[in-house]
Amino acid sequence: MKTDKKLTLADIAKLAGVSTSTASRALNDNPVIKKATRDKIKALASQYNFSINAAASRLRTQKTNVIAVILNLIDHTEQSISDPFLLKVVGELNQALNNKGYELLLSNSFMASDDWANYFLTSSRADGIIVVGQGKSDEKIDAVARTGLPMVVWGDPTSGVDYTVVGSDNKLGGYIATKHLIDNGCKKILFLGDPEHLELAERYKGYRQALSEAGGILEDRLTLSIDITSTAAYEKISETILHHGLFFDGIVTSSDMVALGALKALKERYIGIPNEVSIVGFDDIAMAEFFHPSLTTIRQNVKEAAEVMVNQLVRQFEGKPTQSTVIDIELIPRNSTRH
Amino acid sequence: MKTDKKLTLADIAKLAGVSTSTASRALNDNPVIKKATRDKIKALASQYNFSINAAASRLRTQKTNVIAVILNLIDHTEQSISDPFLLKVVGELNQALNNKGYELLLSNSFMASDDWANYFLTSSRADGIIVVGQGKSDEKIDAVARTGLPMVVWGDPTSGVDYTVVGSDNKLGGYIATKHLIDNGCKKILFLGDPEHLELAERYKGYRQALSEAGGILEDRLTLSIDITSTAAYEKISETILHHGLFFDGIVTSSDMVALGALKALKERYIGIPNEVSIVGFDDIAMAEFFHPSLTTIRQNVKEAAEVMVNQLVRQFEGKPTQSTVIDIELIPRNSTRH
DNA sequence: TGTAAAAATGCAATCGATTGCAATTATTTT
DNA sequence: AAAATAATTGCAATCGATTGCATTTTTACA
Repeated sequence: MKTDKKLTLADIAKLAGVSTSTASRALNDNPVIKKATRDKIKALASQYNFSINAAASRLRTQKTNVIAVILNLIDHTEQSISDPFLLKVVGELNQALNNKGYELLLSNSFMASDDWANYFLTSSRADGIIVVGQGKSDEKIDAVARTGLPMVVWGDPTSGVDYTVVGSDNKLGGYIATKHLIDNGCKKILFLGDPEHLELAERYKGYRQALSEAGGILEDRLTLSIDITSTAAYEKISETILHHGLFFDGIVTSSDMVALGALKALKERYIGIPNEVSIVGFDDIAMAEFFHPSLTTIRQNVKEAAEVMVNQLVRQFEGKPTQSTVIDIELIPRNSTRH
Repeated sequence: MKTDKKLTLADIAKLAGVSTSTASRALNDNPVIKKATRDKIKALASQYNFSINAAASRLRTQKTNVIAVILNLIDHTEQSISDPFLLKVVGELNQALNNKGYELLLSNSFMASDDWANYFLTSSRADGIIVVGQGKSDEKIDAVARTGLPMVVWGDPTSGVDYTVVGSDNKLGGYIATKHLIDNGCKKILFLGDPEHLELAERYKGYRQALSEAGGILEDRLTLSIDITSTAAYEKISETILHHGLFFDGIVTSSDMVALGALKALKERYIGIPNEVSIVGFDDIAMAEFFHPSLTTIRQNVKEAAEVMVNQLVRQFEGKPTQSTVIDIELIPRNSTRH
């Protein structure tokens, strides 16, 4: 089915002996065109392997059916780009978007420019934007939100910002993780993550709430601020033990990858897990159960989140009101904690 | 900078007191326009937050500056979509494409339809296609290649197919991994991966070559065909040991994720690594060094590969000849093997 | 059979940027 | 200062699909 020159709608119309308007309507399944005619034209189109020129269609309709997905990595270090959790998010978004007839334009580097929203939207590249991650500062996101452009953000939905956020209840996650450790006998629990990061800030609140409810100890040295990477976790835990000894018996981490780094640092020192130190991860990436020991973690329901994000974005297109949505989380007990 | 109606090039031209042709040329930095005029128009455009309407531009120029990246997952199971290696590839491709002024349209689900190439290319959605992975059968890829549409494939570049392939020397990788195990005393080495998968088939050849050169044992039961997932690996190794005992002392795996699954199965049975069984992974994903023990593996240079793929694709746009390219691999010795 | 109503299709303008060619303005040259 | 040349800029057609409105065809009904 090799054709030399590209076919246009006009060619198909000619082949069918109708006008381009009819052909256009037929391919869009417009019921104003007689069923028989519609079928004939569709058959011809597929026979000749024809598909509508997207550029022309987008120009005319002012609709692209493309969504720009932006990985907000500006605050992250090089390595966290390789966090499997991100791929999961992107993969599920792609699926959810495709199901609704949208395509996914991926970007992990445009966020740096001030003008990203404009770049995608006013230039007819995409109809809407999904930002993955709020980062340490949502200044830029907020600026875009104020322009009223269609946008949905993966982040912490409880923090009451002015744009639509979909994500887990991070405070609850931090609380549950910490509570789980307390309930299983941990007395001195580390928080391993950067409390300035918006989503982690919420988890940190949950962590502190659980501690104070249990009358637990909340010392400054229990908060270890690091990037969200295995490397940072490994180094920080190693260094902490080296300088201060093993003064803790539980760790609440900011991601499964961070937990992996911490695990390694502990195992290298032959510290028993979960008996000497228990660890709770966050995300429940596919490989969490293959860690050694398998990782107790807080599962984020990415698939559901992706669907909700797409729905909320579509609602914006339709001018309907949208709202931030909390996605359920779940503690998955495995062998890195006692229970 | 909130503007109610979208600005067009004509508006900018009017503001600058020039024609749209001049404005267009100015924004494209066409030297035929006086420098002063060019600067003035560019300044105005950025002041008003204007950017060219991509749909109109694409329609007129018949160039989209978009590349469709297709994750060829049709042969894979659900879980392998979450392989961190894939994210690494996509991330590096995004970077390499952006550097050359292209955008990345991501798809992990269109491959199923017969018409994917046509869908993206003749419809002016993208200028070219990058397919990630050859899978078990490259029939569909080959069909597209025969139409002559611009395409580059991540896969095995040594297998001599008719399209442009960029990737590691898989046979060499399999050889080096196996040789490493042999050199360090392994006598009975498993191959854990599906030899029908095109890229793995090459690694399998390398594995067999190394074995026969060393006068090693090549029994059927040493080849365990599984999907490229931790789960499959875990189950297969568990089951194998259960039914046949520990008749092997080394494993060549098809990915680091597979190695992770195998590691877990072994550790659950308190089998010493690397002393009783040594394992070599493939890919060198970021977390490989955080496995316990850290994973000896074959590193694939994804960043370089991504750049080469983009370059080769651009060469196709320019009508220049292209060629399949082998990217260097490297053995990274860690603690899952003796050495 | 004639006519009104309904159904189906076509005409032509439009979306916004690009570009070959023509026209205008500026600079040299004689 | 006039003529020739070079440097700028503008005119208008074009890319291909969509859609409001007009027109033609078909069906329904008297």
